[in-house]
Amino acid sequence: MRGARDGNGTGGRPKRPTMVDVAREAGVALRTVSRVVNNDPTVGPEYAAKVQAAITALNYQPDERARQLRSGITGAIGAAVRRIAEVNPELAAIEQTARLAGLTLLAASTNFEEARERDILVSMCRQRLDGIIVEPFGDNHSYLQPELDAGMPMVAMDRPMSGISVDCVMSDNASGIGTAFHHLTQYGHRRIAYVGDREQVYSGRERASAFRAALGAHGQSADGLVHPGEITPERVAAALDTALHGPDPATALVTGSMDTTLTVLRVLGPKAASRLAIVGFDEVPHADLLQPALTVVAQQTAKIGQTAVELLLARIADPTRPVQSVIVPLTLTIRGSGEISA
Amino acid sequence: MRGARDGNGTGGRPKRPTMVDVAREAGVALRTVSRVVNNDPTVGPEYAAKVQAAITALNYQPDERARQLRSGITGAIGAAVRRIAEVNPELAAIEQTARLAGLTLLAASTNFEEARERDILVSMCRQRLDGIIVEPFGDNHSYLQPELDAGMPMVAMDRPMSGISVDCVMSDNASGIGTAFHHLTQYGHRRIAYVGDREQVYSGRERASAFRAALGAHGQSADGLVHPGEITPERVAAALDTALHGPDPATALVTGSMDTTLTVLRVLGPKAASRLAIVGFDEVPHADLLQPALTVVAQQTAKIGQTAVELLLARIADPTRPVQSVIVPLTLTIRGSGEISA
DNA sequence: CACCTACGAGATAACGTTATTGCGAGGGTA
DNA sequence: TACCCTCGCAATAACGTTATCTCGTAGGTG
Repeated sequence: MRGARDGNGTGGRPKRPTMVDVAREAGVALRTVSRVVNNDPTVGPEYAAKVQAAITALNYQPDERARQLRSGITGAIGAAVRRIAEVNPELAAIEQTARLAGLTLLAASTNFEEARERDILVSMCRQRLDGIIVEPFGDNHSYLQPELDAGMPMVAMDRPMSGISVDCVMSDNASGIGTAFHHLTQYGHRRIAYVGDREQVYSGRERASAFRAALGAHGQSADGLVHPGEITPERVAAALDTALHGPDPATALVTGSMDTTLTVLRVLGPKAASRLAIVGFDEVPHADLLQPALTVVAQQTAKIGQTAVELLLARIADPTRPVQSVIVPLTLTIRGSGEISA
Repeated sequence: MRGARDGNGTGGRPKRPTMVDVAREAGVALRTVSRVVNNDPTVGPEYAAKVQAAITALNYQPDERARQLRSGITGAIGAAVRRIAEVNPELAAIEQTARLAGLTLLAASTNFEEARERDILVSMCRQRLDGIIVEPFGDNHSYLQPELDAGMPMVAMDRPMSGISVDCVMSDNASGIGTAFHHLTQYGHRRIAYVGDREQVYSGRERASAFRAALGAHGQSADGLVHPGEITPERVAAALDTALHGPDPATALVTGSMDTTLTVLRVLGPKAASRLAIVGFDEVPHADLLQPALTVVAQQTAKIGQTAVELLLARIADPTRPVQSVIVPLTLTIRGSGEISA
């Protein structure tokens, strides 16, 4: 027997009303409550009113989990990105675009850890999300092949995924580096150095080799000018020392990522930084407040995020469509640091 | 070769294997598969091996939605914050703490919109999450009372919730402002101005009145020195004009939020900003790269986020415990901008 | 007047998992 | 040998929702 007090003993949660309770309260069939909750037009107004009254009387809230299980539709997509809770315009665009499409977003941080990325992706698959956007980190994603075969839509962002074939949207790294290089040559620089991420990661590899190509196109050798590697103060300081204090010192610098840019600025210190021509690859938060304000080749992050969702929606709508890669150009944002003449 | 064409017609998703399929493949009962999946030690090794083989053969992945529905445990908490995808150390701490507790985090941006906040919170309740952390925005949350009554654990972060009684963790706004004020007086400043958020929002109100109290404690009047209001370049410029160019101009400034600090720096421009003593309330990204580097009274954001999760876990463990409020002190971070003498 | 269709509601069966119960085999004690 | 207990698996019933099917009523048509 269940007494008057909410039906359970000490400590446990009060039991929530279900559709059955609402149906009993309203004196209608279970199915009719379901119809009212789902705004089915084939329900008579007097029934609808009775059901609505019962719903508010019992404070009924439908259980989304049961709905998803039964209908098979989750209405949610996942995003596995490096970091939520950091400046991440792609993620912001994903969230907004998903919202406009009526989808809930489930975001999680891979935190630059391969194991974490794997955990997150497997977990998202187990939740049977409608699709997943991933900013890949690890270098072997073949464990996802069964999920792909099972029909889980997936889109890679910023970097391609290795070992499997999925839709992808990313920046045009090569021409972005080219733009930065060309911009500096226009201000008279003949010795331009590059500091960036290590070539083990895709974007670091792409950008370093694009920079070498740019040097080659201008008939210059790459010796002492191209410095990919770990982004630590020590490594960056050593790279800058080689580039700026050798026999034929560089007069301008291209930095290969936001982290690189910030580390370079910290290592140089304000005085040295203000004398060196710098163009950063990727935007830096509040770059306009620096002295001098920072010129960057900015990724169209909002467009990338939006495109990722659009690719995912297209894949959801038609799982058989051919795999597509979208390359997004970058835009030069002139603020001062890149316009210091040689 | 996927010639088998996984069982269904054009367009639809391939059907995923279920526990029943695994059981049939392994030649055991459904319940045994469940036990293996859940690492139940009461299953014999030869059975476990057969089941594992069937699982890998079929690429079976358990359906988390069904598990949640049946067991009643979601294993996930929600966080409704102003913005994911922006610098948000509280959210980062929430994510990490939740992960350590074995909980999945579901984060969404209220985007400073009351309607959006409500949508998100209702949606989270419908998903029957184990608990919700919310950085409240709207000023009437009484619509959540039924959810509270139904046993949904909830914790407010950064601001209290209005109309309902829930656990809360927030910064000690009053003594943070006091610290900033006191620090500037130590450098000889006698006319110190405040610019901050409008007093309609809780933190803006708290901080402005704390600043007035600090002025009063030093026997000064507040006229022309306290400027709460909308954070727009125009309003901030007007406030600064009043404070800095009057008959008795202020020689130092306390800014009431990160947005305020950034807007003030932009409005002042680099030259004026470098001459004025400034202490910011709340950290600013890359404050060390500014000229001069920015002195701030920093909120212990990581501790706030962690405490929010801990309060939520305590509430989940014991729904009957008394409602608790935690006030976290702030720490002064000296970098240069606040140490300019009068 | 018989028949067909449309409509609106109820009864019942899933969705994929876990909790409960049942049951046969094996081993210890008297 | 008789008895009881434990162990390990199978069978079955939920969890709360939606989909399918059934059925009675009303209205139009030949």
